[in-house]
Amino acid sequence: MRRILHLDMDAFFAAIELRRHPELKGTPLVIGGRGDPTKRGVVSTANYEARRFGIHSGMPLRTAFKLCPEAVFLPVDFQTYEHVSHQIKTIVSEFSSIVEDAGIDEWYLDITHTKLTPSALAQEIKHRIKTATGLSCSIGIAPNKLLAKIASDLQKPDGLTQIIASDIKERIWPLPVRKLLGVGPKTEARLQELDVSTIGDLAAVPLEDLVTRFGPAHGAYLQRAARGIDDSPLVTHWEPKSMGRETTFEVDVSDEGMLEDTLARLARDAARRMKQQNYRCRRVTVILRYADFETHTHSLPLPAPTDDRELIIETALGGLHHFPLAKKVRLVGVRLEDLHKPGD
DNA sequence: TCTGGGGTCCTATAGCCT
DNA sequence: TCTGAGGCTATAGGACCC
Repeated sequence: MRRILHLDMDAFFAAIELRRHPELKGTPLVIGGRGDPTKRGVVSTANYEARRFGIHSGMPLRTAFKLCPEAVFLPVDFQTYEHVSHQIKTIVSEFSSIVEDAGIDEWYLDITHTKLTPSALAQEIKHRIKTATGLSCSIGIAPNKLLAKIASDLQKPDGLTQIIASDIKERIWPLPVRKLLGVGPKTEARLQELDVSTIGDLAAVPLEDLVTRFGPAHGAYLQRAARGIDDSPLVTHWEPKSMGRETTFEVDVSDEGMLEDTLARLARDAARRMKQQNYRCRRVTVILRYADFETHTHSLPLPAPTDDRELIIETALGGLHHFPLAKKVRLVGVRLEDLHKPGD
């Protein structure tokens, strides 16, 4: 039986901002966009004081402002968060050689072969992170990634929860299906139509019904997940498959020149980043989101892998002309796909 | 009236080939 | 030569994650 630890930082962005603005402790704090709640953007992280007003990640900043005008709004400072993230990764890597990054503020550790008991180990990791960074985290320990992730969410902030196979019935099945990794709002709604609202409800649905409804792969996944079965390995190394840049306009745009200029800038930026990391792409995809939120993509293959900025920009602009521009545009973006390192 | 930006993965469909 | 089944690939869209 494996033993997997999932570590999730508590209100990560907000906690880092509180470190450099300690005078804000105790006041509602919202991190998102450019930090201006009168402009377009969404909440990345809200601290627990702000969450009390109903503010949560993904919510438009303007809505958050209406819910709590006295909250402090700060822009996202990715560079700093990434730096702290690296520090924490270094610390947790001392406790296991098998570590998977699961986003900027989450990690999975395989602790099957460590000597300490799981909870002693978890306490030690929490202590080390707290001492080095001043930040707290919540940890879940279970026989697999799926359950470890659910466990880390059961008690937070600063939680520590261990789940063993025989706990599934009592502690996992009463939870809403939404707690399962891979079940978002759409799947949740479709399961509701089957009268399924808890993970236990889902575990009782015959496989055929799930396969009919969600297809063979997703259907089988849902049933296994509901039963706490997951043998997915930790992914300790991965190569990017695409790199992109996109931007939402402050005001929807109909001027074609403006779209071209913006797309050219985004393509230049994406190409620069890609080249920096020593990749070449074989496909350029242009993304357009219209004012009504309808989103379309158009992708163009390149004759050979390239990191040629001018060629990438030209290709993107060519792709832009595929789109009808009868409706105003709120977002334009570009992704460089099918990445290769030279010589592979 | 509102819905970011960075990604990954899966599925449906169309076109082509055998 | 025609027709159909089935497989493969490229593309677009959708769902999901942090």
